[in-house]
Amino acid sequence: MDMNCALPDRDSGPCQAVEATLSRIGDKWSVLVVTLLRGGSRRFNEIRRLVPSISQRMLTLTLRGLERDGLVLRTVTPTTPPRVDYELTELGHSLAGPLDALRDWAVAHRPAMQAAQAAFDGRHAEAA
Amino acid sequence: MDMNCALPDRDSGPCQAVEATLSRIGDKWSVLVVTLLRGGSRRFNEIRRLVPSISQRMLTLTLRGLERDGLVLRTVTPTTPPRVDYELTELGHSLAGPLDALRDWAVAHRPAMQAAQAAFDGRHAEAA
DNA sequence: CTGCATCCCAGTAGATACTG
DNA sequence: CAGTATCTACTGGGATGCAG
Repeated sequence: MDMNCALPDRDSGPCQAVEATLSRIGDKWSVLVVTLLRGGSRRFNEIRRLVPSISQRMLTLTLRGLERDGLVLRTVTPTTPPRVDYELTELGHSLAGPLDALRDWAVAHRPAMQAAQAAFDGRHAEAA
Repeated sequence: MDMNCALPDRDSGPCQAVEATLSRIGDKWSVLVVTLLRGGSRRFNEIRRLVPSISQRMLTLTLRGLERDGLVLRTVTPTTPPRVDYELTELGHSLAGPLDALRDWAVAHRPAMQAAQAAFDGRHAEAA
């Protein structure tokens, strides 16, 4: 999070910013949750149901992290039972562009990556 | 890497692709190395010098991963001492667009994120 | 319903030393 | 020069149980 950065063509400002951003969205769940919330406000267990493979703990941690970084707004309605809604902030919505770019690249080039992986693994299977 | 994906507005294809991509570039060093190689071919220890904080082991592992996924080409020249050059493949270069988009977003919104973090931490410091 | 606390395991980073 | 091997330490993340 606070590493040296010796890129030749760029000072450390952009580099640290990218590092910080990747350590936020580079984890296992953040992009998934953010993408989900692009569809509108959701309650806690609603998200859980939509992402069955996430554990309660990780959803809590992910939402806390996103809230801390100002990407998600958490609204508590103190009824009984309590109701907590999560929605993207404007900052959160502004991530849509870069995320779409990444998704488009990922979709377009995944076959190439998988082919490269298969070729690499085949090349190195002979050794074993 | 092979997780369930229950996004409402997208089938699992794009989602898995994004997951795969993030697990590639979401680590600590890959983006740094790729960005570095955008400036042209580099030798192993050349990269090490340019990224002083990376360990020899992690540089090896990072380059292997990128090579396996077809983003980086590894060229061995069997002289004494041996010479190994790394350069981006066409696939690697195609990452430039999304990476730039991410960097621009990161640079533009980092102040907002840092402010949000400070506010969040301040809000929760009172509790302690 | 929401979410915090605890325990526990597996994966992965780092340091160091050694090899072709 | 360009790695590999090994060992240790840290962290992410799942399971479970408890609380407001």
